[in-house]
Amino acid sequence: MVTIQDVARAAGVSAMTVSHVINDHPHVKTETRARVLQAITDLDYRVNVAARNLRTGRTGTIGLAVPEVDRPYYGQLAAEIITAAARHNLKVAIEQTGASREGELDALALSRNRLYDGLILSTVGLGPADTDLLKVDYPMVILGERIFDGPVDHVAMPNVEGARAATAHLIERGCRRVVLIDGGPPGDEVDVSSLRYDGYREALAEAGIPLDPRLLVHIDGLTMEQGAAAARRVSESGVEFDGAFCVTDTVAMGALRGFADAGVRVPQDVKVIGFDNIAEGAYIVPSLSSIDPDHALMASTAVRFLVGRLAEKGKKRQVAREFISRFTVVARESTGG
Amino acid sequence: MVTIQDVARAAGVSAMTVSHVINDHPHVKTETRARVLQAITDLDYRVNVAARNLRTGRTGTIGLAVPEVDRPYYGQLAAEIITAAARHNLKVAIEQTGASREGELDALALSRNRLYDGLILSTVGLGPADTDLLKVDYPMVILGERIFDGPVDHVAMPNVEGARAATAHLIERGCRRVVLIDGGPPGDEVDVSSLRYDGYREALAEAGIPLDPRLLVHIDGLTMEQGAAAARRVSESGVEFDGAFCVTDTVAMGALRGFADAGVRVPQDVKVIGFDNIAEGAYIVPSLSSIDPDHALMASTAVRFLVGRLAEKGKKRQVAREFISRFTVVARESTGG
DNA sequence: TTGTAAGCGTTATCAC
DNA sequence: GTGATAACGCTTACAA
Repeated sequence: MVTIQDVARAAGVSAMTVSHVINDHPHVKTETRARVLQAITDLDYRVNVAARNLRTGRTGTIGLAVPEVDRPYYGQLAAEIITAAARHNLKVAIEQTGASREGELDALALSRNRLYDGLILSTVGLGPADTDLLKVDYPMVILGERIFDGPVDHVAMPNVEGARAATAHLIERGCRRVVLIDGGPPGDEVDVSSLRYDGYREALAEAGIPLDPRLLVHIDGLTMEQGAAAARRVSESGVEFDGAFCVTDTVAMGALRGFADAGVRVPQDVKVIGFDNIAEGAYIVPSLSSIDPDHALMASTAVRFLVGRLAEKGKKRQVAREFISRFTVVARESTGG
Repeated sequence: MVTIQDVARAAGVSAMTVSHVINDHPHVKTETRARVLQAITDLDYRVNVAARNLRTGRTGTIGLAVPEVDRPYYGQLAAEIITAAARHNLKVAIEQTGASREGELDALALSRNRLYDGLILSTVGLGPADTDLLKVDYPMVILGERIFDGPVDHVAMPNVEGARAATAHLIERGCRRVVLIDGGPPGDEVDVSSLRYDGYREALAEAGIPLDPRLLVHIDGLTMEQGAAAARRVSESGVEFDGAFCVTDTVAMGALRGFADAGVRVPQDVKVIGFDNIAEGAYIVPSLSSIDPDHALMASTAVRFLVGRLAEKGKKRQVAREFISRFTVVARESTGG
């Protein structure tokens, strides 16, 4: 392994001078710099990041903890974050939490191992009750649901507003009996499902449509499989409906399949809208209407918040910031174009 | 920051004893161990991975370089690899190469920074000409196309055989004029497209069907967008066809949209099959027939190869191994069920 | 069974 | 402009 000492010897300087060159410090004679760079090239020297990290406390890598990388939404989010982080010369290591509270706590603990300079945590399992656990001593940004009065920076989706707009969009298109396929009965957790359920309720109330509990379909996990099963179930239940708001696009893709299985036509018999605007939605048949929360903006904001924290170092810490993304309604074939 | 010294002081032992406890070394009195563990809990001590890494040369993290994490295929592959790596107590850091030769070379170089113990590189841009570049001095496994006589371990898909089976499946279902949507004219690179083109040709030859160049549709990138455009193009070209083999499922999903746009019905007018068996394929309408290369097996094999290399340390290096995965044809609605 | 000493490769500090 | 020294937190080798 080639070390900084080897380079120094080859260039006829001290290790410190090599270090100065590597780190772009001023006050190095142009000629010396050239000699050092030449030696670095000749020997194919690479800095040992671990050693640098030990000395500086920085790794140049941030952690990104998401429920599952194979769900399109998180894959697309991860890609955006990698892109945004690269602009700050940061690398991203992705952790999977398995969408569980335990997995998210693990991610919190792991980052204490100082492998990463900071952590972007996409929560689904942690709730307001876990506020204390978020008081970590390293830079962190929460990406996801709103945690009331959380002590950390927070980038959230416009969940309630987006869900209200999605439901209102269905109503505008003539739906009066809108099924909600979501992740379970509202509990005390502030999770995606209950927030989006709030939006759904608000939109119905605004339109003067009474909420019919038989139109609330709860599923166990936000997967295509569960979405498909839910759509089949409601189709065979005998309950009348003419619209469906699915809590995520992944669930909606499953629901489209479930309706097809049940012989229910989209959008003629039922209009369907999801939430997230994943890339696949524009290509499936029928293409999927959705709420687009501007992932790129969320990703770049999360990274910007984290970079801000990284820079705080000695200075006193700023108060926790919150950013709620904007959204647009994307009308496609599944709601009639 | 709590260090091993702090723990030692609190437990009334030396740092070495703490180290022994942390690393599960035997020869520590039960009572001493308990005292140390108590101190660790009390102080909320975490090992500094960078320091350990500097000393041991191990990080406990492997790198995974894939073209793009937001393509379903790679997302699902990454999830499998994370799962397989976790069984060996290894974490996975994901890099994006952007599907370019440069990006892949960057990934190769980055791992020299010793951030990772080893690298799983999913190649699409590197070819046999780059064999020399793969002679790196750290554990590496190539995941993807076959690189002739490569000097590294290699886990490959059954590209030619799978493509042949996919095409044969269309022929079995009655297709005689099978469109191939692939990534470009076969060059000297051994890439997915040219390998799968070989399989396509073989299947046609076996069935005694002459190859019609007008049925070869080349696209610029293996995306849904390109797939959709290709399907529209061939539909409007006036060329007759009754089947389509798309080089990946992502391209096939795009093609399904393109055919729908052009008023071509699947599977009545054209039967469509992809390659990769991504999860979405089972849910879209019509569901997508595909070649399943057993991702889980590929992922676990890649990790196993890498773990084997990690263990080599002092011993002499074994010869490079090669594993070609098996495959199955998954017949769904897009080829008539 | 526990502890001492040394060093992994780098950089902050400060002297020259 | 350049370099000597020490230190980051940990573990290997060996001593007690």
